[in-house]
Amino acid sequence: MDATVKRKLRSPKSARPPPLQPLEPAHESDGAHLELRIWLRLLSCATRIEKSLNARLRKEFNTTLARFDLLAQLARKPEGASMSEVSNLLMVSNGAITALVQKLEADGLIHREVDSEDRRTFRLRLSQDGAKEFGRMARRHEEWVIALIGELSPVAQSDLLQHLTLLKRRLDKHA
Amino acid sequence: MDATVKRKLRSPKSARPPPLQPLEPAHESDGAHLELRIWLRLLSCATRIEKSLNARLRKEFNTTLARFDLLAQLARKPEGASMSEVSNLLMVSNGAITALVQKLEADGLIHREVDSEDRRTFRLRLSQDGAKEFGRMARRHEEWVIALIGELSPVAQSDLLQHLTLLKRRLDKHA
DNA sequence: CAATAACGTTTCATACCTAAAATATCATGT
DNA sequence: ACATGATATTTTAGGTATGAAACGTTATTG
Repeated sequence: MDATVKRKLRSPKSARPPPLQPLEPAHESDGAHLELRIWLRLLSCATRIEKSLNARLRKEFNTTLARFDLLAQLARKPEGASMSEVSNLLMVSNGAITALVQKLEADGLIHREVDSEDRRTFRLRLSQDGAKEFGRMARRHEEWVIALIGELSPVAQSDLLQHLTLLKRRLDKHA
Repeated sequence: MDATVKRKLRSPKSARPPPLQPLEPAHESDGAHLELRIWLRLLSCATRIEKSLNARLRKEFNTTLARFDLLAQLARKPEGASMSEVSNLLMVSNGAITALVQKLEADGLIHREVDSEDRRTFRLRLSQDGAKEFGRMARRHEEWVIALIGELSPVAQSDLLQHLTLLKRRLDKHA
């Protein structure tokens, strides 16, 4: 936003192609279509949060969100996962996983062993160190997220979650 | 989704550090804190939309969201903007703008002229070609966004916008 | 059982991001 | 004038994303 994002603001919109300045200036809150305004807000919220989390992960743990996310996926899969599984879970391309995994393995946070059944695939698992380190990071990460979003009232939170869940379902169908 | 998502799914969480497996597996919808679940949904929605828009921009216009966003900011500033202004608007670092601007200038979509008042700064403006090209992209971009988000009912949309706006305000205060 | 299709992973070229250091210009106070 | 500091941009080094091509490993099937 990528997310991050970190990362961006999105665009306004034009209704027709008029004279000199072919596009209406369109401030974030004016006549633009509702959908566009939702998208802009959604993206800027996600970007801000992502940047904030990324910066703190770097400061406190000298790591990144990408690495944290990969560890998080392995943490909930004691049986391990293949590169492709992980790349699907993280919604990034297979190629992106390779370098990430190489470094995490070099840092001793994960193990990578050839699958006994299918020699094309690797099984990735958290190492003991990896599990410990992830535990520390996860606790702080949760505190940060709660601090960022927790300012919304519980009612606003559950409304927001509902709407985002609905949106996600529609997006899934689309794809 | 940055986020590009691009980009990503975020993490679960543990409540305390128990025996063997120090972390609860935590599926996306179970006992995790509301804030965490909101963040995960928010990020995955933003990532999906961002990837979708990026892919279509590449296919139809052979460009990217980053370039489109930069053009969009210039489109609403006929008086032009400095590199720093643009980097603030897009919420990316100054360094990221340099290469982007160089390519857009090489492609003839924007002009870059030294400011007459302050020779440290450049004024960036859309060229005629740039304005035309941006107009075409913007129209398609809007259609795509409407298609992606428009499946929500108008009521759900305006609720969602309200909540995101509230969240954004809180995030602004935080920073 | 060999050709071929499908799958899992890596490699490559390209793009974008950041933070920090380097450079260049302006603005001030003495 | 001049050192000092603030501002604007570029450069550098490092991390991560993509899509496409290449490869090795299975699976299928005529």
